[in-house]
Amino acid sequence: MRPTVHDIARTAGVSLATVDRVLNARPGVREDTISRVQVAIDQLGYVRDVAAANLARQRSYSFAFVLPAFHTAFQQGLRAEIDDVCARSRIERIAVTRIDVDPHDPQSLVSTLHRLVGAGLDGVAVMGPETPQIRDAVRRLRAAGTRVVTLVSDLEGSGRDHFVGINNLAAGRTAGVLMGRFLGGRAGPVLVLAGSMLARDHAERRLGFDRLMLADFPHLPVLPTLEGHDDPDLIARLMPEALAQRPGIVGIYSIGAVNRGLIGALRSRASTRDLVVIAHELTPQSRSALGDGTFDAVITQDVGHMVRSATRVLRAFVEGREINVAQERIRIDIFLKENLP
Amino acid sequence: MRPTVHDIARTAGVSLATVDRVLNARPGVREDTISRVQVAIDQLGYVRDVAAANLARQRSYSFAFVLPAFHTAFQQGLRAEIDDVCARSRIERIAVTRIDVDPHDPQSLVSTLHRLVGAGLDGVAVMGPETPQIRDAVRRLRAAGTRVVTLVSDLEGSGRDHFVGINNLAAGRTAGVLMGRFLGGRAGPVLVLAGSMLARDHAERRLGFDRLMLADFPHLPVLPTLEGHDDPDLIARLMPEALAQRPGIVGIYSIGAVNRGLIGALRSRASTRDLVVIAHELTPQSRSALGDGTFDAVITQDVGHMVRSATRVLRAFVEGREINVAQERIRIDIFLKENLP
DNA sequence: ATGAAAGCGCTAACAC
DNA sequence: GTGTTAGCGCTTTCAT
Repeated sequence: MRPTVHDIARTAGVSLATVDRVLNARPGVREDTISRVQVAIDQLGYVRDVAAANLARQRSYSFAFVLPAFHTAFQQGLRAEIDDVCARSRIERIAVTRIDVDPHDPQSLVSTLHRLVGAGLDGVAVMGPETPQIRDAVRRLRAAGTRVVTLVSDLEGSGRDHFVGINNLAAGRTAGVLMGRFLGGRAGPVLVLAGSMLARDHAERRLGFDRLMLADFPHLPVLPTLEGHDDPDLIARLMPEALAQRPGIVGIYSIGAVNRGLIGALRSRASTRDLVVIAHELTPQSRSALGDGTFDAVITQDVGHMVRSATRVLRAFVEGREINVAQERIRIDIFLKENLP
Repeated sequence: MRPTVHDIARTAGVSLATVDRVLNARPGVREDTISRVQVAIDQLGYVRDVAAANLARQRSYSFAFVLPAFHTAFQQGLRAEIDDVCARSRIERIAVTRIDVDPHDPQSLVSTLHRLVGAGLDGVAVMGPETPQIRDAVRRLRAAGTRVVTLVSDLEGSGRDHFVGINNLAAGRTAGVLMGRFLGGRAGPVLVLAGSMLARDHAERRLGFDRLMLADFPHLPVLPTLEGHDDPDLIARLMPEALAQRPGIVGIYSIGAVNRGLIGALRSRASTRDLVVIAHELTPQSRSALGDGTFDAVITQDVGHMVRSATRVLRAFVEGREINVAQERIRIDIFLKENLP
């Protein structure tokens, strides 16, 4: 039988309340009493029953996910996973909510975060561009005692407790090495496409990609980025244009958020097979593009894992527990048609 | 505030005991009382607090992981993760234990499973070769009311509740496509290396690899498998021999369990760079081989994820809950030097 | 067939 | 400083 607080109280010759004070490091206990209790704890090999503790505590945590409501497939997937956690969290005595902000108005995120200060939230997961205003808003939230994790894109200098996402520099390098190796010995320029939504993560991917290509595949010069500004139609127009202008293009790297337009443009071409295409984020669209050979590889981060991880991490921080680093590490997933989940 | 059993009792005009009887489908309640309680439950949107229930029930689940004690790095990693879960599980009112069996005596696993029948275990995660004896032992365990999940390698026809692992046919195909594409246009035979420990998963990988190579890369004939029989030294001797015999070899596919010997042999060669090497399982050894270019890619399954998933799934089955399919799906991870976690 | 009451392991007022 | 006591939400005797 596992030892309980009663056992400790008995062996230490104190009351339940004192045991509780020692266990929770609450003040108002004499030094030698503390050590007496501590001895009993160690001797009996006591481990607290978290379920019972939470039950008695009547504590229910409240967390919020704050993120821009972009209409990309990636964001939709993210929102779906958040909603899933919201639903499941009800039975775990934690209340998770999703707060969407205007994606085209950075001020919207800032004012939302300001509103959240002192709103009694235990934790917030935030995703947003790296502006000084947002950074400061996170600082304030954090200073008010709310634990904060950043999602997908980190906010340096914001004092956030944890970042849930991938190393985008490494993700860009991964795209680069796949591009180079899949092209075999072929030479020619590589086209880079991007949305523009999240400055930091996209910029880092681009940087990682460029550096690796320059160092390892100098015969594959990387062209300046074509910006899609979250507009699938724009990319669908720009891409064929760019391809026509530079007929030697051998590969396309899509940094993110413009897959729909890209896929449309690629499929309407006569021959796709001669172009190596590497894209980001696994969505219904990119999955189908992998399936029919329009894409050669997709680099992605598991949104379900990220959302669950963010919730677990927030909870661990609130409860003052250690996190399981290995479990919370978000992998840079590579998907080919063959290993699609 | 979430509704509790008290709320149901009040709205249905019955006592706590009756509510409990209805909730747990216990006999001794009149039909119309049942429906009255049911109405209250639905109306209030009641969801039972499993933690409180388990506390009152004094119930603690006991699970066991049963697996052969091979000395490979993969198995060591698996054991380490199981021990980690064992340690953490103590505070979650579930007792997880690890039972090692003799890897070279299939009978050892069988007799262990037989011993476990009626031992009061709630769930067992088992990893082992696909023999009729083991299949039947699992059947008996399952028939005795113990929930069973298979780990890494499935046992078809055993009636297990769930399989925690990857589709090894797809894993082999993934290895094949990486091999073919990384080799660019180069032609020549490909060497296949394997241990022999787990018939089923290794055989499936081999099959997937062969089929894909034959269909998509006919200029890369696949040589018969070189069996290492879990002996690194044997592979270290056999491999250079095979390479000398067929000087045109352009790639090596290591199906599993022989990485140590393979790495040793490769590193002692004059030039490694002209050979594309794809291996399985991320271990300290294979990680370092990726780092220095000895390996080009490693295909793996996250052992930490698998062990945690097995525990979650067993628990869900015991509690009669649904599992989150997406969360429990084990991915076929591809790691290059660039996206190493 | 139904209900009253005690208690699971822990916490938190409040009393001394 | 320390102890008493009444719960948290649910289960489980034991009466009725």
